[in-house]
Amino acid sequence: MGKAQVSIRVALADDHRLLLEGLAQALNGIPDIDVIGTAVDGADLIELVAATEPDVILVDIEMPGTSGLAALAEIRNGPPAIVVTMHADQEHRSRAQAVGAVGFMSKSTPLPDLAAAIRAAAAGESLMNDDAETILAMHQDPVLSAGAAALTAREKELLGMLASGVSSTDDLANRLFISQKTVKNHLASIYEKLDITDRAQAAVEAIRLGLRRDPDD
Amino acid sequence: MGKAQVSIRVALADDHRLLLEGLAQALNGIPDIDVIGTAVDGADLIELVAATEPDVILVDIEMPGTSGLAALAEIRNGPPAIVVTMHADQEHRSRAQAVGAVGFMSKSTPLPDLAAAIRAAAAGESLMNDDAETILAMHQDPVLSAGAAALTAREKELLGMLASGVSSTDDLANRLFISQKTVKNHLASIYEKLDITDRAQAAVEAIRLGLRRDPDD
DNA sequence: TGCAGAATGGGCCGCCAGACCCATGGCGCA
DNA sequence: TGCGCCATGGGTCTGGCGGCCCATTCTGCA
Repeated sequence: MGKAQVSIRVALADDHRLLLEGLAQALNGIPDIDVIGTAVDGADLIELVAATEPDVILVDIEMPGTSGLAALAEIRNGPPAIVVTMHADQEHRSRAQAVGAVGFMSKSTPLPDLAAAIRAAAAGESLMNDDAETILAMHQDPVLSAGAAALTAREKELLGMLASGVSSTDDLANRLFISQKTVKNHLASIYEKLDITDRAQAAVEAIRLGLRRDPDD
Repeated sequence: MGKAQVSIRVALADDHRLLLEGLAQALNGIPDIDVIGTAVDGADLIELVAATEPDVILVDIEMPGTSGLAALAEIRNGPPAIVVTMHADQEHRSRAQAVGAVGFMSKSTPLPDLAAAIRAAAAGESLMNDDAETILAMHQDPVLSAGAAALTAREKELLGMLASGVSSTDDLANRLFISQKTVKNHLASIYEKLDITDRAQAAVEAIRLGLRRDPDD
């Protein structure tokens, strides 16, 4: 309390420069936060982190080339990372968690909440659990329909493939190592839950729900 | 030059608060630009503009409820508006132009370029034409594939429907007021140009290309 | 003036997608 | 212990999708 307070050193990564530069200035305007570097893609971020050793990393998922998640997976055991995304749904969240992110926030979050998250991350707290849950819930994108919540893991996986352009029964079966018949069964179940009728609509929904999966899985 | 310079009064609208608040602070940091108000959806923006009469409007296309374009269409004959979007492709651009926007920029644009655009807009210049073209081109999202450029207007329209979940030949034909046969012909042409084989893949590509169209057209 | 391309349309056909029935094994939970 | 759900798989059938070939009209450009 009486001690001299050192600013939290933050590294920022986002391919949208307006957000990147705007957010950097806004964060610099907060007394105890200091943006020490920015990156516009995952590769940049990896270099930046290695060069500057920040206290906290703030990273967007969607970036050209090396994505934010890929960069985090690469870095690992580095400084605590908060993932910022437009798709603040459970799917992206667990993927962020899987690569070691300690925080996960929607771009719709107000700035002070992000600042609070940065302070918590710098203090070594994880925001992925319990009470942070309620704060997060308030800022999650309101697009998750009733049916989407009922999707099973396998169904989401299948939707992920569809969203990345794998559409034929045969290809889907091969990639999931199951028979063509099972693919069709899963699809039928998906159609019912999402109230749709074919793969084209399923692909649209899958993308809307953020279930897209990079083909290199 | 020697005259006292009055700041340009800017109104900002974006549903992503991190971008909104960050960009607001960043713009306020520029001497001749003054952000006089922000909005998180189209309805907010309409109120804000009526109340504050800004010199320039900066608006995102994608917002919940009333979209940025819908808000601009509502406002019309108001202050010059610059549309800022993640999907900086020709399709979105012409739609922005249709509702009277004088500028159109990707969120990947560096901040100084945006500031320049704001100054130009405040000075009554239009950035939709000629030389601004080259600046814009540099900041357009780099995802437009070779084949996508060859798509005709009708084909894009059809893709737009697909991307919003209209998938059956019958529905497509009804909405476009053409025969089912013509729908299939257009689709075949699309498949060839984009090197894909079915509607599901076409929907994925359409969304990727930002051709999605709201169902209420 | 003619040609290329776009938009509209037709016919035909093979095959896959989706609908509707079912069975089995595993897993979790009451 | 049994119920329900999930993932896996089978069979069948019909309709629609996509592939291929074609014609007509209009526009714009060389």
